[in-house]
Amino acid sequence: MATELKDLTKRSEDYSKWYNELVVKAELAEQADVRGCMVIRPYGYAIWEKMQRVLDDMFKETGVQNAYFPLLIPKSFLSREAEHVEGFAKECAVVTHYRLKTNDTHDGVVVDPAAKLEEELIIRPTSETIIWNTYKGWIKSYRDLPILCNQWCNVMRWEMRTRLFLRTSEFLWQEGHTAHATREEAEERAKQMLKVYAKFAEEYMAVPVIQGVKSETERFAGALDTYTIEAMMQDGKALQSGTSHFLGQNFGKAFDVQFLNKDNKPEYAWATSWGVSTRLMGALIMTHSDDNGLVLPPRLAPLQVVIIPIGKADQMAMLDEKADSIVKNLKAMGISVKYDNADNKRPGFKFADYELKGVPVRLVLGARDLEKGLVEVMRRDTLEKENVSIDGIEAYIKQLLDEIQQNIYQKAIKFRDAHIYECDNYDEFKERIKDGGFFLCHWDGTEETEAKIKEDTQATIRCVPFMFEQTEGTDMVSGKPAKARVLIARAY
RNA sequence: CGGGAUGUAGCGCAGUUGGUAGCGCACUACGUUCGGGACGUAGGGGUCGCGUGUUCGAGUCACGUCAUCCCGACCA
Repeated sequence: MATELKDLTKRSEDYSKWYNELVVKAELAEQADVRGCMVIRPYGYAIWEKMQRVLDDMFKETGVQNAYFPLLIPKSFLSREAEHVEGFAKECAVVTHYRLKTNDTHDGVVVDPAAKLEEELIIRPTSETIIWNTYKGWIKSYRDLPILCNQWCNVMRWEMRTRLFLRTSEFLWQEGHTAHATREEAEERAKQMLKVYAKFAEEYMAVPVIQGVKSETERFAGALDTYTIEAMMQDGKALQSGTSHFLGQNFGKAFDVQFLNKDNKPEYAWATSWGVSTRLMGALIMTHSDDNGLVLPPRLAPLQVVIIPIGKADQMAMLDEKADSIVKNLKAMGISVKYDNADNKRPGFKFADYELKGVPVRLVLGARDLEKGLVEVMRRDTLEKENVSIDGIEAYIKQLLDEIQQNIYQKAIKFRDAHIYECDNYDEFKERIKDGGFFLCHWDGTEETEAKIKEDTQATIRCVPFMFEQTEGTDMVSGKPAKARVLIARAY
């Protein structure tokens, strides 16, 4: 599959278009023919698989186990929890029939009216309801708790506007659902999982995030508290990258999940849910990439090193041999590497292609340099080239990969911190928010203020952040006293 | 669901007053190339989104319809 490499729209010109082209041209994903759905191509899926593997291990370290629950949810389940149905009703795909039949003219099929379901089924937009319906049968005593389940699956939300990875009708994610005997334990779990997400984002994706708690209006439907990690994209907009919800006893009550506590008294189970999705791929792409294409963090790059030979036909055998030994050594160190000696593409094409795909390190094995015992090493993050002695090149690469991981993380932090502003004047805020960035502003805690900001500027309160020291002040909109500064930004 | 735009080869597009379906990239074969996106020659590939109408004749005109994209409302 050859790639159309040329003419990647520049970031500065049209950020949205740049992003879309990047996703398609780097062969990560493409728009499916089915409305609002996405085809994830092998290269993109390989990144997702790596993410899955790492996250799965992190979950298991906290005692979580994987399980699987049904795709189809009876319609009535959804309405058990009042806020939950309110939040999701508008974007559900509904199964109404279970059979097709050939049409009268025998040249197509139609829905068989006789096969109408008595109760419609919903394609899961999230699984709280079906899981809590199942938990009811699992939980009788405090000794059955906690239950710590996670499932990797797809969900469907019939969004009106979609965008590759960031918002597709169908998306892949993990959703954790835990049940606890006490409020404290559940709250602790919700916070714990947020920390897992933050750690993953920062240490693996190299995406710095701001942890915080959502305002009431931005909360998950049915939650008492929603914790979030918010990342800043290169256009200054925020991307909600993961959420963890403390659900209180809402689902316990809705699905009548009661247990006998230590005092032999019946009590409703306490719940959390938490999830991250293929949206993380969007965060990864938008945080690091440049006008040459993707920049992938070495810890998640499917291919960490590519080796490209340059030489005359009669030198290729010698280069192949040299490359073989480097490949073997790198693989033994757990580094993924590809030797691309395809003779139908010229080196220049390969350079551009692997840059577009974000391979962190490129080695150029040139016959000329090799005579001097040198090999050219290019790092994708800075595009800097260096001639390095071929002896001990493997150790050099290993260290370089770590350095790249650190460098792109530091670069992202620097960018973000340079675009976080404290602001106390609403007129000034309205003007400056147009250029993007995160604003820390005092908020009086009312929905009215929140709504006014959104109406005036399209910006929303992303969260009450944990990481900044809080000071009392005056709400910039209402002039009323405010307890803390909140994070306000335009978001995806 | 409002406002705007677009549907012609895998992708990006041109197609004049209605008159043989085109270009670039990609693809296939052969040759020459190969240190930053190669070139030559020869090929393959189309119900012009769909339907109805006007006409001797429609990619082009009219009406209808479907789909997609962008901007809003909705959202991880």
